[in-house]
Amino acid sequence: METQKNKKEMFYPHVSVDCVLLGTNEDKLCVLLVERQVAGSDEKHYKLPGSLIYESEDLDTAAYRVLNEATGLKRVALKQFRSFGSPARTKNKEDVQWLENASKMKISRIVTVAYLALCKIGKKTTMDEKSDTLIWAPVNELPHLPFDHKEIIEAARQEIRDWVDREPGIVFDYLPPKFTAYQLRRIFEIVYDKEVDVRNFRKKMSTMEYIVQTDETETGVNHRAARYFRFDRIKYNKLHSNFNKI
Amino acid sequence: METQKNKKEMFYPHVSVDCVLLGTNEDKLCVLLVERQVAGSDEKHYKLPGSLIYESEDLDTAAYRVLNEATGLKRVALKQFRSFGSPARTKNKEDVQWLENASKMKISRIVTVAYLALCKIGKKTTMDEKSDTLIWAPVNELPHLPFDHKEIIEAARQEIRDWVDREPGIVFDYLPPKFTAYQLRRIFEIVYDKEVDVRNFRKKMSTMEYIVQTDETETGVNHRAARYFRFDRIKYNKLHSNFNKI
DNA sequence: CCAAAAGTGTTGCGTATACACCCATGG
DNA sequence: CCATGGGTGTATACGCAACACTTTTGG
Repeated sequence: METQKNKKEMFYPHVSVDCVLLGTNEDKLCVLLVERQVAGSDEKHYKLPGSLIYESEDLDTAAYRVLNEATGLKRVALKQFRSFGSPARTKNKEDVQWLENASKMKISRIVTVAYLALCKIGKKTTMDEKSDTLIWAPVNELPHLPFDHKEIIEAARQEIRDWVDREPGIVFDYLPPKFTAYQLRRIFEIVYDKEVDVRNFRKKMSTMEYIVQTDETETGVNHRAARYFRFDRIKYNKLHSNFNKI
Repeated sequence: METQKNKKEMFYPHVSVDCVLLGTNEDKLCVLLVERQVAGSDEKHYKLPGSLIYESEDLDTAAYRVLNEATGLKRVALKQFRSFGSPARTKNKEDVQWLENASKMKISRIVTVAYLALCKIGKKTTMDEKSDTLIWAPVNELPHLPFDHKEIIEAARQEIRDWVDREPGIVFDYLPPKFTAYQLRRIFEIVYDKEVDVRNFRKKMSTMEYIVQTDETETGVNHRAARYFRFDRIKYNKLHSNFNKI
């Protein structure tokens, strides 16, 4: 079956990974975009962080490299969710030209493997030298993007919900070690894009043994101080190991 | 980010699609395998149906081509579920040599996009000229397979459950137009690999408006004849369209 | 009449939803 | 004392799981 019939000439697609790094900005779901230089244009142009894969690099490894280059983060849960390989991806000459300049390679076709993560928005400040080339764009107000990056982001947006359903633990990659019930609830509201009842949410929290109350509370707020919670990863892993599902 | 640092030489991975076509054989979940010729061996060697992608072909199109070449089927729901791209995939020299012979190409690395379908097992008989080169192997008793095909099949087995949960309609691709409650139940039992209570299952069936009773019953069985049901795809699509989920 | 599979209801449990008021704090 | 958000309980609805006997048919 691997025989290539109708072979006209040697055909070598390129393979890349693209990362959809999602975060929230107060009240909107946002995606991290990186600036790209477009010859002969003063406007800022953006794209998803991504890279062609290296020769001896696994797909997951490439994705973590891209994540780290873009954000400085290393230990965030990153999930492969779909590959995009339409020949039409390279139909825009401008996109292809930019990519050929950047990669110093002749590009005819590129298949990309897309990855997804929930990612702390504030961390970009730890990457000072890069921070002016990164933006968090609300997924509903995306700038012009090359290739099919909008489609990839849209797919990621669907995917994140299923992922949080199956692995609620990933949202704690996103939160600080101590967090309030409000912060946690907002993540769910933003990811699912719908309101969550406060009381029902707290009830659910109290059934999740891996969310534990601390004695600490907020300080310096001009209303009743909220209690801090923390995430117990040990308990979480015990409850969510595949071992229990079989 | 697409800049390839540490570039030693031009690096061109190949891209293929592989299809995991699942079916049931009375009581076991099975996967369709195709024979491959291995030089200097009389034994039969098998692999997943797959192909390098053609130059102007979308990934989905390539997957449907492979499906059709292997089974003659065209209208089965086929779902991309994961890509596999470890450099270690080509660590077995024998596999690579076979692939280079078959494709007439020098292969250093191959990234494959894996697809999944539930597929009628009997249809191979419509492909008489090929039927002796195809087998349905129980997923628990796989022969030796090249590359990481066992890993791909294992991943497909996990995936099929989630897919049936989200899109129960795919199981009707697999059944004849008229089917009994028993046949439908067996599919779920085999896919989920656990027993399903008969009464609870019928209750659930009766809540699914797209499963409609017919007046026909089995004939020629030496026990009480079972009633036939049919699948109403129109009703199903109305109930399962994304439109209703938003 | 017997073997073999078809068909049929009820109950309990746990989880999701809807909903409104008092509490603590800083200014 | 007031504005702001924190924190709490109850009642209802729904889906899921457990469970055993009668019916129909061919041989």
